[in-house]
Amino acid sequence: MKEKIRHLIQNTLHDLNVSGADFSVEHTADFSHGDYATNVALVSAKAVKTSPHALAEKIAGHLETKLPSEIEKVEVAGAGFINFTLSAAFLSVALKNAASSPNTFGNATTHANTKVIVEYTDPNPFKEFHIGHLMSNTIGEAISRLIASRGAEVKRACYQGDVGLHVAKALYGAKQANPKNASEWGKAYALGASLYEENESAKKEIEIINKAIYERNDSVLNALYDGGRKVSLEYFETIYKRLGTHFDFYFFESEMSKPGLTLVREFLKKGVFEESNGVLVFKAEKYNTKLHTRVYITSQGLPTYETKELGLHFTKAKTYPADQSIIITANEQDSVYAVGLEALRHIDPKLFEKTKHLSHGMLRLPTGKMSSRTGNVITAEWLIDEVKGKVREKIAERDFAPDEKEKITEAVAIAAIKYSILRQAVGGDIIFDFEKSISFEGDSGPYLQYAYVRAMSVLQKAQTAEVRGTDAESAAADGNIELARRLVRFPDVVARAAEEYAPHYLVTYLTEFASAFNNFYARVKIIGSPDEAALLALTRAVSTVLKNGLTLLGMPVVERM
RNA sequence: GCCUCCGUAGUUCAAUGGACAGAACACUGGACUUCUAAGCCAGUUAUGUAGGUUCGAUUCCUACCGGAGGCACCA
Repeated sequence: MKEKIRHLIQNTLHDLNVSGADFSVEHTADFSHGDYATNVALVSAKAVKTSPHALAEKIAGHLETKLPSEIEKVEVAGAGFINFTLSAAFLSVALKNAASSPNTFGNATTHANTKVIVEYTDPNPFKEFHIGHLMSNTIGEAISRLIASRGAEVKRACYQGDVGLHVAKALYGAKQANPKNASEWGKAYALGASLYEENESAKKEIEIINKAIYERNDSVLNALYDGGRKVSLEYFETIYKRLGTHFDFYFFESEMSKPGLTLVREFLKKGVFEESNGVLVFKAEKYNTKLHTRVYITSQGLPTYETKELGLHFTKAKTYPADQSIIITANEQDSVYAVGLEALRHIDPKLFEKTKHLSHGMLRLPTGKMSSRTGNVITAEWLIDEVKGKVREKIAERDFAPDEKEKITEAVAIAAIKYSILRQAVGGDIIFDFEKSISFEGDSGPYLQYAYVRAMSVLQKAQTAEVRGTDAESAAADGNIELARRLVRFPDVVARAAEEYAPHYLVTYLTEFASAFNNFYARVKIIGSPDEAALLALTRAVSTVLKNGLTLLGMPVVERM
């Protein structure tokens, strides 16, 4: 709808012979200003040498002569805004769509026939799956779903560091602690990491182990390594299942050395990389003064993270030739990616154009940075279970069967956690305070789930909840119902959230929408009302928006709670 | 030192260069006792400082103050 209005204005500008500056078409903040507003007169007035208000009147006058059926009226307001009010006919069609095509309302086909690969989470085997990974996973999953809702084919990828110094530290610790499960491996890592700092001989042995891992020439070590890797990976799968996520491709750091090294050597000859102080480097500052030099092959001849990442770009492209490759990491890696992508630009410009790095903020504890090295770490599993405990207290007196109770408890806990991550713009840090960060009231995941539960409760109680076209029409005709006007914005909001990789737009919208529904629910008795059929149609449409919205964000939906 | 990001109510977050800067938590008061009260209604409180650009700046530019991250062989 937003695009339709934009085109309408563009045509009008053309007819009036007004040069079109960059204008916006946006949802109004207040429904008394209609449904959409444009600032076109404000931005163009100067070029035409008239007052904004006069130009607005002129444009609006022209628009009125050829209004499509979706628009009820056009008005000039304020300093020169032109406001558009949607017609009951349009609202009725949209409500009918939402009520009768629950699985597709909000989707679009703007990106049909495009292939997208999204890399996120990237936990390291042998180490904990901590709340930072939880953050990356939550954001990555929401973005993946949003992109898929545009009609694109989305594949999810996870890149895991199964070699490197951190693994050597874990193995060194494991030799002493003999870990059996993922959590004990996490402790073995912490032990190895602290001995590496404190003890010279431990440090030396860890470095020997590190080399042996690359060469795989020690059968005892190999057995320990293979066992630990398997335990970690299986453990990660149990977490993905709980979070409602999955991966189509797993890439391992151990497999990226070879393709990475080949590329670096090839492009050393072509002058992209160069030798400096006994190491091979890429001097990114030669192309962009804000970037810096990074090492690709160490003095020992080992590939660094940067080299493996380069190998990863090409391995992904080979595995799944995507039109767009998105990588989601924490923002502490911003400069690494800026340099790495600059190198890619000189190696394969086409692949560079397709690749996009997005970063999210850090989850920090009120006490400072979370570190798995010192053991000052909160694991994802601990957090989920802790939150579940609180949900369990709330649900204790409810009369649900034990297994349904358990299912609801898990779903509410996951939604509460995911909401706390997705509610704010991607990129900012989250100061993680357990008591304050996870909420069940007000702006929260459970608030959204609860609104859906209420809608479902009404629909189930109603004798018939089948939606007829005439019901949607009468629901839309009730001018007092701001809820319907809010509801039809859903597709625009999803589109924007997907285009800008910004799930929080959808979160904000859903929260306001749920609030509008709760207000309606408290004010209007639906069942038994003279308008019952129309109100049920509206409620049905509301349930669609809440369900689809939650699902797009990767939050579980429950029918009762 | 250099580079990047960020400073909005007591707190945690929104706001596409636009129309009175929105929520929630907390605090105070209220309604119903009717489809689930994890709910609804009402109230108090905010753009770090100083300039600039603009018809209009929380948003763009400059400086300063404050915070976070990064800056050659960790990832």
